[in-house]
Amino acid sequence: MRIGELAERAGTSTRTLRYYETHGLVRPRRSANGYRIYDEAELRVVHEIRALLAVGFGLDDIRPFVACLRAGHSSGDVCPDSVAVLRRKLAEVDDYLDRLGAVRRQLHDQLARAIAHREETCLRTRKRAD
Amino acid sequence: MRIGELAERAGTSTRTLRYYETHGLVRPRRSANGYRIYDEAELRVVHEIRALLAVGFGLDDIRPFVACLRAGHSSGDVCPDSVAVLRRKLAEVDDYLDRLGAVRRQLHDQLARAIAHREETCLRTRKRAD
DNA sequence: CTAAACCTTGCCGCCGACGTCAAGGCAAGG
DNA sequence: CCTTGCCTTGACGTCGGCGGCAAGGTTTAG
Repeated sequence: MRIGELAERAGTSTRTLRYYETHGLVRPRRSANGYRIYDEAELRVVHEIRALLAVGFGLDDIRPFVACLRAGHSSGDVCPDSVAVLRRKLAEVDDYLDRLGAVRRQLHDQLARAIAHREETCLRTRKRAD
Repeated sequence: MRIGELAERAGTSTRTLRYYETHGLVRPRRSANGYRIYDEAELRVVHEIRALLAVGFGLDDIRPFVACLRAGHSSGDVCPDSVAVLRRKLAEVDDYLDRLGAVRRQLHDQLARAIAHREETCLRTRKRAD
């Protein structure tokens, strides 16, 4: 299959597929006229890439998963390198969740204080109006 | 005070202060030779900007807080526009927390399944070795 | 014969908060 | 006078995952 068909079947663009190729994630062979030719397995690879990107992985992080799929495994997750990346990413997400939780608390408090201050000011204004 | 002193006292760079100025957040007057002159109040403003940036605000979001400070309020948070931004940001953070939580669960499950698969494969390998 | 619909490579644009020169002006001390 | 250390504006680089356009070649349908 050529790039346009793969793009459509994978729900992405030809530009994106070429971009993945420059980053070593997808490897089509070429037909006589220079067109990229992908076999069916690449569809699976592209889906894997997209799924991992959607979860917040970078292209570099995804490489081991693709290699794992290419090595014949039914899932890209099961190879040691993939597991290592999964662990690292989980740790990163946990870190980020902590920091974001702290930010949330700060915003909440800041908002509460601002509103309290506004009500207090409002009360004083009404007292002056009496 | 000139830009170098303000930068040092605010714990940032002159480049940053000029950048804030191009985005309308800081307004120094100029001395005869064209140097930027800041008064003491600007130090407070810069601290406010830095604090909000650290929490994840964009410069556009910060503008109301600076205006609030300039309007003479003791805190940049208490003006209606600031409160509106705080509410919006809190909602954004809550959204992001939800999505990040979902990502965390997915990563966790994916990792668990990958490890389970590896152990299962390992068992089969040992069985073959028996 | 020609238009339409593919494909190719290459390169600039985007977002955001700056960093990092470059090239020059101004002030003060030795 | 010369150096040192401020200051000025201007402009390009960063990071990542592409979008979009240019300028061409190829193939197919009518």
